[in-house]
Amino acid sequence: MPELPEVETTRRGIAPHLEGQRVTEVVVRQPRLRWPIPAELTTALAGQRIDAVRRRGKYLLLETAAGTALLHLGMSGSLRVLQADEPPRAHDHVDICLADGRCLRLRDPRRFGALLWTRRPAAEHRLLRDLGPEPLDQDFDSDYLAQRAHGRRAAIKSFIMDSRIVVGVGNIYASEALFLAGIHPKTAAGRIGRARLARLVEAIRTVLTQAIAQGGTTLRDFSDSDGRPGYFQQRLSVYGRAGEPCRRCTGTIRSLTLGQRNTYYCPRCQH
DNA sequence: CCGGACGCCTGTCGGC
DNA sequence: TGCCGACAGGCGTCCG
Repeated sequence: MPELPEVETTRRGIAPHLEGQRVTEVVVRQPRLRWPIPAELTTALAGQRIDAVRRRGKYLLLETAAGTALLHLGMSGSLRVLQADEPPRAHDHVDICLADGRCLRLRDPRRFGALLWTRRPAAEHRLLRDLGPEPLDQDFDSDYLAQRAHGRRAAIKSFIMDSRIVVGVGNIYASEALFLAGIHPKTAAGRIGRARLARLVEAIRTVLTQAIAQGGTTLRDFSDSDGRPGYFQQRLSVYGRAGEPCRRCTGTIRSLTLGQRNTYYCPRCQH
């Protein structure tokens, strides 16, 4: 479900409620997520003050003096801050309870998400260590992308969805960014010229920035930490629009499968 | 090293 | 109405 804009929307929603708060206890109803929630997290996090809520790619980091909780929402995860005595519903797997009587509640029906603990700097964790640059940071530029794309035969869409190349671009925003850049999703990454890669960098930045401003995209079940949907789905140019008219030309949006994922594009606007 | 396929889960939707 | 397969916003791992 959540790509960078949805994770960032979630982070902005929960951070003001968590930062500076002390954790009283961690209630784990279902430890079997993508990996088991480590027992150490439950004991280590209790009593700690949450100093900061940060994001790295699609990971949320709850930082404390003792260590960092790494939280990933997978395909169907969501977080809410509510009163701790609110009865949990189906798939509400974890409560991180706070001293003010509220809790951060993780819901994740498909359980592709993760909640892990590290005492070391989070950037050194094996899941974060090899991640590429943040797409909205300055070091993600056409020089960088050209260097990484050199000689690569993979389709550009799969390439920009590879978190070692750049983080946070999932299936929706990859299609959207390629439409904005006018690049066909199957084009070999290494065969795209410098000017077009520069366009792609800007397109990724634009799409993600606008999606964050709209509170993310709600296709089925994404909601922010207050339970509200995002609104970027109204602005989607191609994703999920196969058979519908292109908004830029007179053509029709088509779909194809790339790397087992549905991909949407306009055959007239993208080459 | 690279590219592609698999599988982890549950809910929902469309077709018969 | 009910059943059944296809599909869904991610990603680590394995294989050739």
